[in-house]
Amino acid sequence: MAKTAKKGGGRSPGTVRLATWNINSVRLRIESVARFVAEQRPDILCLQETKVADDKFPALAFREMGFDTVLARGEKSYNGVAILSRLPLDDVAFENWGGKGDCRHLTARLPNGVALHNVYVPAGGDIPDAEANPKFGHKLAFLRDMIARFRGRKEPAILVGDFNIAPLETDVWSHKALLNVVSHTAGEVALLDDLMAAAPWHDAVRHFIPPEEQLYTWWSYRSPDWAAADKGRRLDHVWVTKGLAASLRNVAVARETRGWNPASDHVPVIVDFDLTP
DNA sequence: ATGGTTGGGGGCCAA
Repeated sequence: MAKTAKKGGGRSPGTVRLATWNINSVRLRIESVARFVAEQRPDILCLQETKVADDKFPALAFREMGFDTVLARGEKSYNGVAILSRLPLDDVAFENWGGKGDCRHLTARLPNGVALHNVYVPAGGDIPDAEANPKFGHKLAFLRDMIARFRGRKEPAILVGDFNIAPLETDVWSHKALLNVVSHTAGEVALLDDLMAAAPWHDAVRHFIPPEEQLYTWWSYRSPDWAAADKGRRLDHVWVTKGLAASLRNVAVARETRGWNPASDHVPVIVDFDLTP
């Protein structure tokens, strides 16, 4: 199955293209977003780490890109999520998973009734111990709240975002080297497995790209040559409830954006759906 | 085992 998205056109009618991207400051990278939108023509774009309060969100720039629906939930300096859509959305809301009141979740409903959840899971700091490191505790609490929220829910839904966890051995450059590194510890992966079983969810990306194949969506800024070293992790995900798996048409990871200037350390994940009834 | 870089915002903190 294709790993590169067909640019712009080339999609059959009824196909909806959804992209998710941790942009690491939407204001700094607004030109990169515009370039990505021009090249890939997503119908819905979910952003994380926008790092901007809502009254300073660059809504006009997104309207000029063709997104009539601009939904943002941000705060000064940190976190922040946004949904940009060419389709009308309703039932806009957010939830306070983890209980800190940080801006890490935004949800809205697509015209066909499917719920879309955009989430930015806490990174969790450096030490994988909830006692020694409150940021790791917050990450675990956030995940537990997500699990409780989705357990037993029947409604069709799409969950996207920066989960800050790379669950599979092939989702990291070295499983052995990262076993005690936050994002790939057994405890975090177990919680992500619980979350996946809760709805239950289905991994739209591994639906097309075999789990045996290495796949990353993030490369650290701290590598002098990210492309040559290729020490990446798959932290960004698109999940769908099981009933929507049959509507999946294609996925792509826009790895080339990691080389743009200035680059986010994350790259977009793109999923095409056939959402005709 | 450590340090490496980026972003926001004006201090270091977060990633």
